[in-house]
Amino acid sequence: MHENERHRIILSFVEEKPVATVAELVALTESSEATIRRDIATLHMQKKLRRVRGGAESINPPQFVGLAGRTYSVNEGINVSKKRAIANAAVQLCDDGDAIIINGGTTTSQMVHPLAAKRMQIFTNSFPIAEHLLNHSKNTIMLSGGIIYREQNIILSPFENDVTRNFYAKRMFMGAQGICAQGLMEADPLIIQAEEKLINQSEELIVLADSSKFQSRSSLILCALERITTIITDDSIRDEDRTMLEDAGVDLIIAKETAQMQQVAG
Amino acid sequence: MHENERHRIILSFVEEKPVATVAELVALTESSEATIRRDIATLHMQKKLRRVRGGAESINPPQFVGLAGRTYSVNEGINVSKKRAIANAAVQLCDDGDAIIINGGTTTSQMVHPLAAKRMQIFTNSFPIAEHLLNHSKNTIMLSGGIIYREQNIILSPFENDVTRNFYAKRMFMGAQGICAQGLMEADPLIIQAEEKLINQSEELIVLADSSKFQSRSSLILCALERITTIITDDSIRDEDRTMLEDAGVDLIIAKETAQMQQVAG
DNA sequence: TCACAAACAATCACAAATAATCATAATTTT
DNA sequence: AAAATTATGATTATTTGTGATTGTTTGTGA
Repeated sequence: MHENERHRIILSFVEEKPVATVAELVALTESSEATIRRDIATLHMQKKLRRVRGGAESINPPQFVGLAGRTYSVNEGINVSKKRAIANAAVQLCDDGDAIIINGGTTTSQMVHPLAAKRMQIFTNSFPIAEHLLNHSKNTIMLSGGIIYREQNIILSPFENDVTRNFYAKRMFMGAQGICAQGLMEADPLIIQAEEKLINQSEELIVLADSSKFQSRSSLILCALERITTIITDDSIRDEDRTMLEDAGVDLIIAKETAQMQQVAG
Repeated sequence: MHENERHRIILSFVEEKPVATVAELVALTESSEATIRRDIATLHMQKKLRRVRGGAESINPPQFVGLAGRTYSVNEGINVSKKRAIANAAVQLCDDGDAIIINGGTTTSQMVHPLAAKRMQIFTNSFPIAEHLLNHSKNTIMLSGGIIYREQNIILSPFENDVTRNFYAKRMFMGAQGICAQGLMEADPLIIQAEEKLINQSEELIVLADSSKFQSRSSLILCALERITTIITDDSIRDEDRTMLEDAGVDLIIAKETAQMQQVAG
């Protein structure tokens, strides 16, 4: 792996986490501690990040951390800028007055920024998404009830009585752990449970997934490809995956990163 | 946990509390007393907070700031020190492991500070209370589902399907607009609707009401005095009101303001 | 005023993080 | 292709942060 590539990865990781440890970055880049320390020192000189004991932190406070300084534990460490581009493309499908469902996740969370300017009805099971939209937008927010799981930052109800049933939207937006011919995959049964409830409450299912998700495979199948209306991904998607989606009748949207976004990513 | 992360947590905690104790910060960050003291000393040097005996306080007097940095438009500023004393007395009725229900309101909101050190199961329909406890405590948080009403900061569901039904607690804590012989009064039908749902889900009903509430009369009766188990109020309560409660078989707790509290309020 | 408990300071030992050094692998230059 | 330069990884001291222990101060109530 090249220096620039490492730097890019480090920066995008640091941007997502309030504080990234050296050990995490070693695991992520598969290089040695010494190298990571040198990288951090370099980037610190360039003022791209701030060096702190144990690792590094973003120079600007993170735009959207789940819980006031606490981190999403599920963090693939892959390009925020791609996720932002995908989230932007997703929001472009929405108009004022629409009712939508947003499932909690690191990619869908990025939708909060473009959504700030909208006036919609938004149903979500993500506490941080609700928190952000409540504070920074004028959208009507509806929340599913239940226990707040701190790990995933989602609200989960094991009960039958659930307002989820009382909400139906034309579109639902969700992320995914992996996508393959078998369908949409997730790693966590809790997330499966939360997502399954929501899937039945919408007509169209829009999946937000950066291209790396097509290489990722998990153990639990959430739903078949045929159930998906549209997948929004980035331009690194392979032709074979493209064909797979075509065969399943899934629409594909390729989100382009803007210059501004690339700049953010480094 | 890293130094910066601790500092952030400490600062955000101190911002919202009149005075944060060392013990609270130890529980919150899961570090030792020595470390917290060192952190407080450091932050004091940096003039990020003021060190006081027993802990730390915000450098700017924390004027009636509501939860999550937003100020409550109504009522929040009235009788805060009394409300704090009452809320403290309420939390003293709770032990780790208890399950309780907290109804949204300006007085009950003050319970979040003493609750930070607890480890309980807390069900609430108040978004700000959930937000605060999620960010600043290790309690298990359960939330009712529905539409978030920005004015009152509560989550309201007009639907029958509601996880509220799946939660039952020994004690429920709520505020009130007014108290008179007719019973507990509220001014807003929305609040009535939210509170009625919760009242049925608990054995004991504890009402937090500063003494001014006995002079206040509203138009909507929420429930009869007889339904109330305990009222916590301040020492300015009039004898006639005291008699009224006795006749209805309501227990009375008089919360005393500590010297520290009066100092902060004055 | 005294006794007592809570809060604090000081010290030490240990573990984690970093710096320094050198050998080796990768790249560029000549 | 050989030499020079640079980047990387491993090893080793060194520093720093943390928690536990002990003793000291401060506040409080009898």
